[in-house]
Amino acid sequence: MDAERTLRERLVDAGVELVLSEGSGSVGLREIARRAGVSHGAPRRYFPTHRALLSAIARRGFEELGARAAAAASHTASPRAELTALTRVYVAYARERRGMFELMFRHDLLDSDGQSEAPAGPRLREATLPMFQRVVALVARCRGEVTQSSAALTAAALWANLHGIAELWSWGSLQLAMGGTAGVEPADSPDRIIEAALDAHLGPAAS
Amino acid sequence: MDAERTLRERLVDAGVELVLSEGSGSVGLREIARRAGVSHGAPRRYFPTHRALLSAIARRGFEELGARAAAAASHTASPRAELTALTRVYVAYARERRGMFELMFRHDLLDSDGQSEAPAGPRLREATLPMFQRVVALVARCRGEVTQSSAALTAAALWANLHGIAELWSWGSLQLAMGGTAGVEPADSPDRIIEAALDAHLGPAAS
DNA sequence: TCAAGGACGTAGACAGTGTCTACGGCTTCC
DNA sequence: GGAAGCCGTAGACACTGTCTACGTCCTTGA
Repeated sequence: MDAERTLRERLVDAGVELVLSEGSGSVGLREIARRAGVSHGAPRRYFPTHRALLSAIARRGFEELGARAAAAASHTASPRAELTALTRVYVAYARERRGMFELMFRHDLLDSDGQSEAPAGPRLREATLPMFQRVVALVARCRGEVTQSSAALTAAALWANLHGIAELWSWGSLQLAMGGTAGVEPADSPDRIIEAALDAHLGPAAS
Repeated sequence: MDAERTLRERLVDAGVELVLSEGSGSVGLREIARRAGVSHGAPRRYFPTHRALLSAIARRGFEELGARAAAAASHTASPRAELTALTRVYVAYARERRGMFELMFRHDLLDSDGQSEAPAGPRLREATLPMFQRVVALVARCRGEVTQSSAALTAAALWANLHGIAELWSWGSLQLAMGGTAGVEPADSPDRIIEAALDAHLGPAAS
């Protein structure tokens, strides 16, 4: 029941709902409190500042994204297929929950830990680490390599590539760019670009 | 002289200065007016809303970036070298003027034209088009192709890659990711990742 | 030459924000 | 049963972006 949820959780819930419906720019502290049914001073008991609350909302986003990635990965057979699935999930998440995606990568939130204002706990930026290290491992397996160190560079470039696709596509900039180029139809799906990026970094798909 | 500059220009000047010194998050309308030495109501004569002013500041950023890219391109001999130079300029700009870079890609600004609030003129998003089309042309020349249509897909993927590198590197996330991977030293320059990305999308460098 | 008009910037009001502080009600334990 | 501490309320404060009315120039035209 909702009554069982802590006010702390309910505040984050309300924040997520607000981000999704109104966009990441209008996530006011007072508005969140209003939606959670408490006074504007209540959040301060759990989040010392507005930014700390936003940080907690963003952290929720990383949890969602991680869960989606794990679910998609369980249906794949090869490392390459898992990389494709992971990339698609990443880009789809950026498009479907754009406000959350924006919040998750707001650099002024990345150094906060979502509880205290001074980053004592794990910082938000580190929430991407597990997913990145999974990419490193998958890239290494794709190449049949044992050590991960030589795959890290490729993985970093690929990681940046998928992040860029997610961001530019969710904003519509990639569609505009390709549509504005003579003789190119703007695609309604980023799948072709995702394929191109994976092929570029990993070599053409085997199957 | 500064006295020759329009108040409109001086407002954008003050805004740029403020973004660079205080970050993109604290670019208040009133603070800009204060730094320009006018009252808080003055900007409204030229920018109907705060967002329109921010949009004009972002547009200034695209002009700066375009100028840097053109200057760097004039010293190159091959298409591949120009692509390398362009990528380096892009990533360096994101790092050196991070606040401007953030503003330039704030999606809620991308649909404004910086003057009216309703986008009557050219939208901010289209400010990236010339640079993207240059990338398309360069990619086509790198492959010795005549038509641009087949190069557009590769160019789009490469474009997203360099954008992702710029963003993640300027925030420090890529450094953290590579540093957090066993056996990898975090580099102090993004050049290796840039090289890896260009090699991936265009094939290994000829020279 | 002088008056009318418009461009330009000022200043106050208004609703709303994030943060801070003092205050009540409630539980929980000694 | 009283005291202590957690939890949420409510008001104040400085500040923000937007709107509106008002002056002060400069230009323009007869």
